[in-house]
Amino acid sequence: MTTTEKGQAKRQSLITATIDLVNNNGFHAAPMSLIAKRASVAAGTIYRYFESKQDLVNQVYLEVKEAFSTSAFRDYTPTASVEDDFRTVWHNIAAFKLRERDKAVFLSQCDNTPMIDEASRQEGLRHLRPLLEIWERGQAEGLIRPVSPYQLYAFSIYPIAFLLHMQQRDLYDITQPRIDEVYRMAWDSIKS
Amino acid sequence: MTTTEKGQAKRQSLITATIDLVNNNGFHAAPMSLIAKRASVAAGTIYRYFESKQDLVNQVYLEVKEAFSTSAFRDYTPTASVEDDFRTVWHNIAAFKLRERDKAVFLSQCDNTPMIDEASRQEGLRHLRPLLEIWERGQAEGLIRPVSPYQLYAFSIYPIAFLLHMQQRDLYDITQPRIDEVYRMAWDSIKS
DNA sequence: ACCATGTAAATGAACGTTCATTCATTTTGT
DNA sequence: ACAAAATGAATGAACGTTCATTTACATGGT
Repeated sequence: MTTTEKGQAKRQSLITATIDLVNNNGFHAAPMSLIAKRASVAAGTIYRYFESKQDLVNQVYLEVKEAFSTSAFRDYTPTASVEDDFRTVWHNIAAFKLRERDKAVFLSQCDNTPMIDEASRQEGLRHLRPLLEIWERGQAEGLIRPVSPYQLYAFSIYPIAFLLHMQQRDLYDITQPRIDEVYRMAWDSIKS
Repeated sequence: MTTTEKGQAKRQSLITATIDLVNNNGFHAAPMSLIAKRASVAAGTIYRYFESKQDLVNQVYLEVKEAFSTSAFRDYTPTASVEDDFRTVWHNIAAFKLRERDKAVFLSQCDNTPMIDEASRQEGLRHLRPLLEIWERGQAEGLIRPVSPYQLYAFSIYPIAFLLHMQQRDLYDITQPRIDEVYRMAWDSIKS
């Protein structure tokens, strides 16, 4: 194992530690000292990999967002059917949120705090492009309601975050048959 | 003006200041010293009205949540039509979120961070009872999908918070004709 | 194979700052 | 003249960050 590889391992370790701590107690309960301890490095070592806490958080955000959109559009190539395309991507997104719960929870924490600077947030949004294209196509064909993409997102994707949040608090459980049910609600809200 | 009334005015002033500061920069950028300054009182005075910062935030949360549910169910008495009842309550909720944007933004901040303790959160949930009853009635009549109330909430109410958030960031604008459009999406997602 | 030497990585105590909270004192209202 | 309310400087804890020092590793000469 080379020095560089060790460095990457340590970097990943710090990222994982940050996600864990932020998820369990929020940003204000994730001091650098604890992040360091959980990643089994000294406090000062963090600054060899990240310029500052702000930089650390931004990089974690971008890395997780990237993992998300990679999952969302895995194996996806546009077909003739807008509905099929949307179903594929929607299920990919849902599967990611269930499989990588930690990452999904972290992302939804980020969407509601000013901890992430606007630049990183814009960067993160860029990843959703293919989904917007599906919707545009659907609207051109008269299959999708002719409304703002923000409305389409609010009703077809955003609700998943709420259900995940309730699951996190043991108030609700997303079982497999329910997923199809949830999908139907998502589709019915955006179809024409 | 009695001493007590002055005290209440100061209390309200502190609550407003807390909402403003938390909304603009997040919880971590709302130190007691600034809250005091914005409310035009000395730092130590806060502790005549609130036991601690945690207590202050919890009380703000409960007060705002109360204002929310009072608005949501204002003038509401169950009629024969589940759909009418839901429409009334839904529009009340939407109107509150537009009219009292500060309070609504504060609530959605609270729902996604651990700055509110679980006890206050449970207390806040209790207020939604009447909405759950509308849904139960609708399900009994076969008008509403027979799914978990969390799913109904996720698709019919939660999306409003997302749109509000986008509006807050000047990415989307909720105009009056759009509200009806949004309502239709909400209803179509939960109706049988 | 061994060590000497140079460089990069890692350490953790120390620093300066900020914060919530306290309390001796002053101001206000009755 | 008394009590309640308000003040804001002082306090100590916690935080992000720095840096003098130590440790680990790679390289090249013997």
